[in-house]
Amino acid sequence: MLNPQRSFVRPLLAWHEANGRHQLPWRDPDRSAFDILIAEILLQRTTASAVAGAYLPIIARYPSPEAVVAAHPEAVERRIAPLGLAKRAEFICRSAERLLARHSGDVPHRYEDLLGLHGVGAYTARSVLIHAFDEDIAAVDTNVRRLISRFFDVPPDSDALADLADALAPTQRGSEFQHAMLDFADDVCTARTPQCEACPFRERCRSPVYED
DNA sequence: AAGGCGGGGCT
DNA sequence: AGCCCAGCCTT
Repeated sequence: MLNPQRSFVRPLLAWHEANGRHQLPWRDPDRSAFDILIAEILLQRTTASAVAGAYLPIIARYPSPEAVVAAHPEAVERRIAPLGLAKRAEFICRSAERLLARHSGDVPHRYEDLLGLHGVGAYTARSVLIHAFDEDIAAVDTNVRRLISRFFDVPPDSDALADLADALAPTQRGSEFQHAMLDFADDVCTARTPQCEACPFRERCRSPVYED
């Protein structure tokens, strides 16, 4: 295979600089780790545009685990409900309690500790490590799975896909790379009608999906 | 391994 | 009408 840094990572980062969704509120570099954790939970199976419309009031109300624990659980649920999957309100409440009980109110840096939070699985834990703590790894969600599966022609359900994604994450630019994959998969390498004609990597993609 | 959760946008 | 969305928990 051609050097994937040159054929995939670098062009993707360049595409992202010009076309990325840089304005999404949870990408503000001043966000706290807790704000990022909340965003990642809200983004589970939920479109970025939907979360973007609800995010700022939520973190203004619940900027810390203390604020979450002090709130009425029903009030948290009312704010989450418009996004669907309202059980996530309980996840957030339970996670906030655990942060206070076991982590001094801080978002932990250890992967295993993050997984111990209710509502935090492999994807969300990795996202926090990437965006809050600058780890140069990847988080495989439905978008990243589709993009890598298509470009490198590997089965979508293969275990090797996550390892491949990790290996692609560029030094010092893991967060940017993750955002680049998500934005590109949302805009060009889409699930239903991928914009292969407009894809800058069309000639290098191992499985182009053309419309007729 | 499979089922359920969920409102909203897009085709 | 059906498919999809920055997944995870429960059974």
